[in-house]
Amino acid sequence: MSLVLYDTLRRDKVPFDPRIEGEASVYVCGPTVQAEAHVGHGRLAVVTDVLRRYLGFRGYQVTFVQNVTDIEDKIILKARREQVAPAVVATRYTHLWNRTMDTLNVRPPDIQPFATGHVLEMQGLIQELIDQDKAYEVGGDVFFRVRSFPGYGKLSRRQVDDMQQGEDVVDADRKEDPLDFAMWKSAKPDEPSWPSPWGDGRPGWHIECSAMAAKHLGEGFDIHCGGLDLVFPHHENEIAQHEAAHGGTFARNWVHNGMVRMGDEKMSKSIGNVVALAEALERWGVGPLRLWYLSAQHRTPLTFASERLQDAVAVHQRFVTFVRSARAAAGDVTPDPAVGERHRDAFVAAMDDDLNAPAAVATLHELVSDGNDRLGRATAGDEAARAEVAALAALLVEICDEVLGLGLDDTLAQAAALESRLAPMVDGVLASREKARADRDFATADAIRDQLTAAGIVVEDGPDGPRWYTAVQVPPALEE
RNA sequence: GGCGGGGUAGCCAAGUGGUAAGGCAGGGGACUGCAAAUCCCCCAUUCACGGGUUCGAUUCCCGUCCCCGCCUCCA
Repeated sequence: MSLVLYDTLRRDKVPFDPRIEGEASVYVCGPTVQAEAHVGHGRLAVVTDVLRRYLGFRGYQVTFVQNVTDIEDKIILKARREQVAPAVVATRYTHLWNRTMDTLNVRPPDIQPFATGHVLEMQGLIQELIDQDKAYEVGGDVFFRVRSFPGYGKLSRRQVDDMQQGEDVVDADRKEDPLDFAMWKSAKPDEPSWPSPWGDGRPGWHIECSAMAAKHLGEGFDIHCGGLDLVFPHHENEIAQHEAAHGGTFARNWVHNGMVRMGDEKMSKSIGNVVALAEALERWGVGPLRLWYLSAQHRTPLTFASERLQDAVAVHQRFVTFVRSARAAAGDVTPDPAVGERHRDAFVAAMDDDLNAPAAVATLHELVSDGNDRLGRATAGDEAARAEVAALAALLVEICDEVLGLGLDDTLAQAAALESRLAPMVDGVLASREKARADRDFATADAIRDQLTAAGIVVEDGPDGPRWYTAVQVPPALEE
């Protein structure tokens, strides 16, 4: 049994076969820091974060690189509008991105290379291509000669001759061929630029990933991730630049995630239908949001709708509730891990199959059902059941937090902290309610419970008296 | 037009050449003073449609319809 990943280049699921046994090198196309992250970006982040966490869970030593595109047309434009330096804009949104990723519980990359910090590496690669006659300079711009690379189109399965040679080709007058693309753009007035053998200018977008991935992970690294919308031309061009210059294989596996949709349109800044990731996080919380991301296989489209997020809230609730109840029932008993084995195996089998997250989460539901089934006996004091329930809760938390990044433990810890502060008050109120109940004054008892519920405190009456805890906040529906 | 992905219950969503995981919603029951939480039971003879291959297809092949993505910036 081993991990299998769908590889866009081969159009097939293939066993993960790392360049170096026991290690995994992953490169992800990062943000262009010119605006806030939206929910679509969050999907890439969560999918790649789960990939990375799962590789670690499976014992691989992972090196995870995600770049930041900090020089680009839109950044320059925005800076001009705000009358600040482009670097101001880039820095601001880089910080914002990192902060939002942190809130999303996405582990920071091992290396976060910036395009502007790798201009020399890019120039080196461009020069190699020029030297090999695979690129050419025209008036300070350098273009990649697409037809010089026989493999061009292999990732996106396009025939060079079939490609739409549209009327709106940028720089058509200077290119030898409309398909050629810019690797170096000559400086325009009031734009940041770097000196180069071809005159002052700045790098094109595609060249940065070729240069940075090779620099930090080396040739033939294991996995390159990105949104499905980057397959062409971005990733195709990355391959072309690297492989035309050096031969060999640029990346061994291409993992692409599907788009987030609003209704039946792609969520995209240019369409203008984006929801800010930070806003979604605030509204639904990390756990539910990540569960929503994981509710569809990573290559298929995922529709953003508040009802779907509500479903995820319910799932999150169920997991948290089980852990809370299990811990209460188990106390400090020594867990009996044997009960968890089949659930762990089922989870691993689902994830091994191209990170089948929906199937994997389904195994967790089965784990929780199994646990809840034993909960009654555990609560009644059955030693074996307590040990089993303890183990199942521990396994659930391990999987949810380490692999899926849901932060169940954090959620419970935060609740516990709040609960300990509220305890004196709530316990007092509950004591008077118990007195009312003992007097069979249920009207009073229910009124008290209703008030506590309204205050966000859940009261559950059990055979050993009432139990209470703070409710996980139920978010308001998204006004459409 | 080219390339790619997809159409599975009210909704979301896995999946397999041998007769459909899981979740949400819904219905019934147990527990409870009533709730909540939990448990049990029910909820697709059917997988867009029409053909074909097969002992057998939702799963393979062909055709049709519909949806989405990329082909320009885009996670």
